[in-house]
Amino acid sequence: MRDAIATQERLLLAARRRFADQGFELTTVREIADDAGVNVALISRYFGGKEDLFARAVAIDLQLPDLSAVPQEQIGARLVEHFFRRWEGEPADDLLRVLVRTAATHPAAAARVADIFDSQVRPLVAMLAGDGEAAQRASLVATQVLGLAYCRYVLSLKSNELTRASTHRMIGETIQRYLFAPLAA
Amino acid sequence: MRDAIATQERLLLAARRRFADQGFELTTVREIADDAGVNVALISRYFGGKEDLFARAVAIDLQLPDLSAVPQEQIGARLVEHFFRRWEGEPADDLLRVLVRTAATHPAAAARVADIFDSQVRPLVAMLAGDGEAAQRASLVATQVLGLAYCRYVLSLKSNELTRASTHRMIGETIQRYLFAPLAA
DNA sequence: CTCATAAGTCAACAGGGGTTTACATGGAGG
DNA sequence: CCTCCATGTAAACCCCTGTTGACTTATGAG
Repeated sequence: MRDAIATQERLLLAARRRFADQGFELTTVREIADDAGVNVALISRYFGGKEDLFARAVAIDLQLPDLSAVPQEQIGARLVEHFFRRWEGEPADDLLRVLVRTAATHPAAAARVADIFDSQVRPLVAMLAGDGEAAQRASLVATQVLGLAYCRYVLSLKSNELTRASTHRMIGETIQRYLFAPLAA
Repeated sequence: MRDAIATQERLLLAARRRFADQGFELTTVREIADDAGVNVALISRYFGGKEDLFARAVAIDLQLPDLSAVPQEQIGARLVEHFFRRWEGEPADDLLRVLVRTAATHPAAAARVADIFDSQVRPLVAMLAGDGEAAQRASLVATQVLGLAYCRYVLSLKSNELTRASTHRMIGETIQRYLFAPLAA
């Protein structure tokens, strides 16, 4: 019954959900504790405080797929597919939504996004498209992928719900261009 | 010296700056009042409260350019150019930044973005590309433009600062595709 | 069974936030 | 010059939030 580790995990889960839905500032530690079914004071006890709980909640790995066996001309489509699965997977995965939403106002989350970009996205792009232009190509990819996430999962602009297949295709082609098309000034 | 209208405008200006930099929740009415050089109580007196001041601060017009005389093949580039000017204009125009940042957590701002999308972006796209697929094409454009804004002006990911010319070009081509390329499922 | 300790609870505190109320002040019309 | 009202000020109010410290309860080892 009394399991400290399980309690911490319930708190982390509830925290991610709340932060993903409401952002950092609007979420109160009492809400999180109630969702988790535990006492508020345990947040301070186990994590140090709200900030520390948040830091733990956004320590996220993109889990980028292995693309070594994918033909080059399919990579864009494959990446988009991967992200849609990540965003809409069952059970609903708040891991990325919490980042995109909170990064808008919380410096730690913004720093985490920049960090993920540097340590996960850019190396992958460098491997795919060569070192020289990797940073810029990765930036372009980031604008499109984060923009998609922002519109769909933060703002909930549902205007294109019906035609996800062609959204897939159009955005996959964009990623493909950002990765491999010439960048001529 | 005592000019109620001028005071309200100073408050609105200060509010937009603060909201654009910090978002809604982290901004205090005392900060805004101090920036404007007026007393805090005047915010409640003139606007009703912080929420109402915010609503006034985000009542924004995109001022989309007239594209009737622009050759079709240049429209994407022209739109990107327009947005860069809007974002980086002198004096710094917080009008759009405040929306993209605050929409992440504040329902009123998110609603305003959706409203701008419906009343300004979609009609323009419909005019350019025909009514049938306007909604979906406009959504695609929104993901790319908002993503660019989010990365550059909210997160301040500066990785591509050096090569703005080709960023312009690459993203312009994307917009062009989203507007005119076939959407085949 | 006992009891030491980890796990969890409770209530209070301190700070900051938006808002309101009562008061002061300046400037135009009589 | 005086008066009245819009403009601006100062201080208090009240609620909410994160945090803390003292207290209680369960659990497992001896």
